[in-house]
Amino acid sequence: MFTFDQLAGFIAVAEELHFGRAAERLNMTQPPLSRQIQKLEKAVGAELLERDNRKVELTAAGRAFLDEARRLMALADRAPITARRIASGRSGLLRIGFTAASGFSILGPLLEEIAATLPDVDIDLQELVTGEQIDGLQSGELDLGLARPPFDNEVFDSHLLYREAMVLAVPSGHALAGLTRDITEEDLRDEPLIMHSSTQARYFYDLVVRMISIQHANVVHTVSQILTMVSLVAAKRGVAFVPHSATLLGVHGVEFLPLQSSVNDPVELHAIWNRSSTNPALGRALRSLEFQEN
Amino acid sequence: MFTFDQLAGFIAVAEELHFGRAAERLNMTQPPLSRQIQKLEKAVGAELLERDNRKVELTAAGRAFLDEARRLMALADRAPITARRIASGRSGLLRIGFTAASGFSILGPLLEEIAATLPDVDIDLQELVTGEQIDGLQSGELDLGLARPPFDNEVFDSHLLYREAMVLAVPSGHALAGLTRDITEEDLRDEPLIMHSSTQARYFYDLVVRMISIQHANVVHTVSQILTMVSLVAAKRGVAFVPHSATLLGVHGVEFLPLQSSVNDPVELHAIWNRSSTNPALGRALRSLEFQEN
DNA sequence: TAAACATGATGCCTTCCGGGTATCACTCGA
DNA sequence: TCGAGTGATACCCGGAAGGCATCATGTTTA
Repeated sequence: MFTFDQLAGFIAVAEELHFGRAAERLNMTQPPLSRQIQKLEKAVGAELLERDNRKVELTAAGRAFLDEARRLMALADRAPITARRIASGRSGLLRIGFTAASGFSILGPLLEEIAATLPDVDIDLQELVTGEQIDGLQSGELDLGLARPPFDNEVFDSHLLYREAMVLAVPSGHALAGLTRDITEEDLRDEPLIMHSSTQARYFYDLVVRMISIQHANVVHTVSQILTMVSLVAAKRGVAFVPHSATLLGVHGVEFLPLQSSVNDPVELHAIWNRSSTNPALGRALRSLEFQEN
Repeated sequence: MFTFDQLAGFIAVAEELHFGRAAERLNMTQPPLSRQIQKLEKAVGAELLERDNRKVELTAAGRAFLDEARRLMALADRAPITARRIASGRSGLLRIGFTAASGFSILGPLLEEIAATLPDVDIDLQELVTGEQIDGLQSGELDLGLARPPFDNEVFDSHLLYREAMVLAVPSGHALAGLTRDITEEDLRDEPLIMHSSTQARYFYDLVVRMISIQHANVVHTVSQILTMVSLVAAKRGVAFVPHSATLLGVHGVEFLPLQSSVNDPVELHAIWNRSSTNPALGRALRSLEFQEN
């Protein structure tokens, strides 16, 4: 078994890609750090870093292990805080996951409501994509998620927060921005397209594919975060389908155009939580937000 | 910061509610276990176990911390397994670039083979012209390309997938379609020609120029994608040289005629990959596809 | 083209942490 | 009141981890 020190060492080296600098950051010298990493690799049973005498690089396994290591460290950091809160009597802790897009819209008012009605409940926030939220809710690392379908209704209870339309994000001054009518499939025939990842952002991917028949040849980037998409649009890399709440982002150099779409407001955002959660703070919050009766 | 041993110790004591039995389970003696728990409580900053000289009980904070401790141990157990799977290439990510033409022919069977032998490898597909694939392979954004020569054999290793003939695409009902013999250079003297871009589709451009002396005055369009060519032919804009696999496209209003050509099946499609790739999933896939020996 | 430089690995020494044994302190039941 | 049971403490020892010096190797520079 490895140690937390080894994990911290690995994370530092993976971030610096340089043993000397990583060691400095950890307030130690380079040699023990080298040995720490060697031991970690032996404990893990896989090479995590590819190093020749000039540069350090992560292997595929290293990249995956880095994610796990960060999660472990984050969990280890938070665990004592939770325990201390409970020991001191401030037992209310609500760990909320939210998607980037929901951060611009519903998250603020929701937190305000919780703070107003349940002032003694501490809130821990994490920005996560839907899939990560579902993992977190299932494993008990999260209490409440602001996420998109689909999710297992056997395991999770949910409350529809809002529906919104998809819009087309285009660079300012783009030819399509001059149109006074809604954008049609026809208009996009030759537009370079920034598309959602079919794995990481499955919900949006399916939604767009259902809405419009995509010219896959036009797809110039595949990304998983709305903010990344909007940034790429601002950089004139192409156009992108984004939920209406992305207009609240305030990124310069982007305009949002309405789409001709058969379904009205097809993008859903739900609050979801694990039916088997035992966190009393969650129950109180759900009742206070009127997501759940009594 | 606490250690994994302390967590394991705490979990054992919390489950046994008895230091002696917990120590036995951990193959150690009771005194160091006591100290482990003390240190853990100090690191956490809260009392986790209530012990008088007769019995041991979990505190409220201890119950919460027990959840977190179990989660940490589970994550720590799983992380190396994930990493090893990726290192062995049994799971991971394979990013494949393919040209439009290869999408109609070899891509399907190839993906099927990978899916069958490496079910846990995720596949990311991007349709790209040869030049873009080469850039992607070089920069590490792609693992495998389905592309056409030429490419640098120092940097890339490759496997010839197939050779095929060039054929002439003409609009249905075109005068040449009545001929029962192969098309010759002579027949094309006065035909409007849809030609490959000499930069974007260099491979086809060179191939056609080598095969037939082009009347440049006849070139009505210069395009880089086979699909575009066939569409333009269907729109009666002219005739075009396309690889035989374009017949699989199923575009209406186009016929394909054999060419009298000195070279048999001159169009090559190769699988190419970066020799210095470290992605284990790539090696695994190459062996499974028999592009590379064990 | 050789010398200086950069960078990760190794060898060796020392310190300190963690585990073991022996024992203490306290409680409870006979 | 004494013995049994249980967790805590005292003390010792071995090994792990860190530091310093140095090596091996590849790159840059003069």
